[in-house]
Amino acid sequence: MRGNLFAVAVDLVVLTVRRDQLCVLLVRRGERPFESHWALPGGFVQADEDLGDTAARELVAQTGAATQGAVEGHLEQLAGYAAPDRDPRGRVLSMGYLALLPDIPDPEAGAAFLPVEDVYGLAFDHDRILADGVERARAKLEYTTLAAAFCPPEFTVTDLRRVYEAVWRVEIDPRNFQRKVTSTPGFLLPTSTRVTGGRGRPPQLFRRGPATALHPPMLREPVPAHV
Amino acid sequence: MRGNLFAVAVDLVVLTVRRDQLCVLLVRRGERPFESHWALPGGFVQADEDLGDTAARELVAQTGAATQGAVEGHLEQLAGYAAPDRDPRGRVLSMGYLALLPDIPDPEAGAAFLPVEDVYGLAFDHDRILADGVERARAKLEYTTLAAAFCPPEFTVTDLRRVYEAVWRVEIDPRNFQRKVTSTPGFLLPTSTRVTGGRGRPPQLFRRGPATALHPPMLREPVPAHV
DNA sequence: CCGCTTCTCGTCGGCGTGAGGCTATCGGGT
DNA sequence: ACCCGATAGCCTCACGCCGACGAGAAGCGG
Repeated sequence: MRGNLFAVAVDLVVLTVRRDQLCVLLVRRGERPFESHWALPGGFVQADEDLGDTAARELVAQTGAATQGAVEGHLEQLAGYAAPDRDPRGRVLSMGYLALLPDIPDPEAGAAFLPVEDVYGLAFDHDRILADGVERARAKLEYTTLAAAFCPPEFTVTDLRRVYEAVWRVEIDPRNFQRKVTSTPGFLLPTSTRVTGGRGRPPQLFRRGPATALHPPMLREPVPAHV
Repeated sequence: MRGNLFAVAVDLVVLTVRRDQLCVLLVRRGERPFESHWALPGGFVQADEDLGDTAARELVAQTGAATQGAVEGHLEQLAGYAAPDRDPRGRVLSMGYLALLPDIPDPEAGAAFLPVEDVYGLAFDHDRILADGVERARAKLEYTTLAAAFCPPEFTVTDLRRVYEAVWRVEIDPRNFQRKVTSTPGFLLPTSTRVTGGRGRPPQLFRRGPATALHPPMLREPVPAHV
């Protein structure tokens, strides 16, 4: 068995929507290289771990998302990165993973959710991994029901619309959006409760339905690409 | 830098359309493990190679596709596979790559293009990698112009339609298909030549245009899923 | 009670697509 | 020479989805 040996790591692109902005979880590095730079959370694959195991373990460790996030959230493999010079310590292959979570409080010190538009100069090639993750998330909202992964267990149509508007950075007509999502079978399950206390007519509360695909897809115009 | 060390390999899902069937390039293993089993072509990542370099090198080595294939074809990363027991020799992470090529002659002895429906029992976890590659290819035909990667440099609308029909295993109305693809700007560039010798009216020849995305997408009904 | 806000339903027109008719132009059989 | 089948390509029609927009429903605050 020829070929060089690699250390294999998993780096997470953990996205959420906070205050109508798409945010990514970053950690401040405490060691070299790139000491005190922002980086994606991640870690090395341990013995007897598959890649998804490592990703799930790191996700729980970094967010405490075992209770809330893992149920409503989403975790999928993104891509592999293995440029020979991507890590000055030696050959490291990193598998990017994409996680979508509802808005949760900032985790431990040294980690924070920051708006993706403000993020530059991450450690290693994490700018690239982040860009790939954001693009994947934007694309998946088109033809899947994954936008609900950004929402808490019960949410309104407006909550869901704000997710689309934050991720795509566009404005969507509330009336057409409502017709679209409520007429897709299995996307939204109505609950018997309504929200009170806000301004305007109290909205209906929904839960995620069993549908995963969106037929026909929700089309977006070419986005003002940036980040 | 903790964590185990991995050998990193690249395995190729090389697809083509031959005689109206979606076919995959397989090689017969000459060594253990899985000696004399069919497997996806692949090899280990060498020093100073990035993953895409390895994939391109292996693709040329296995198909001689430097001339024809690399120009018209397509090569993209698929996913990473690293189950702890996927290779009995030790920990091996394999990056799957998907290649789409026009129909080319069978390469060296011990390698052949076989219809994907007939393929079972590949070495390692290559059945899974193949299934992922086929599903990716099917999905990408919906919203990209990649179907043309299966065609020679000049092709007819019917050639292109037969690609869709072979990959999706459906029948498509020739007249609506023609309207769709010829009305998409930048998909097909007409040439001044026509084909003679066949039955019926001589068709127009086209080349690939600069467009890569298909807006709106070419929708397919839920496929009779099966490899 | 009135105005404002937000949610929800309805209407209208444009566009893309499925279904299908029709013509153009070849090869081959009689 | 003529007809016929086959393929390519154009056109029409109906239906459904979607964008633009009007209007009612149902809460809150003055």
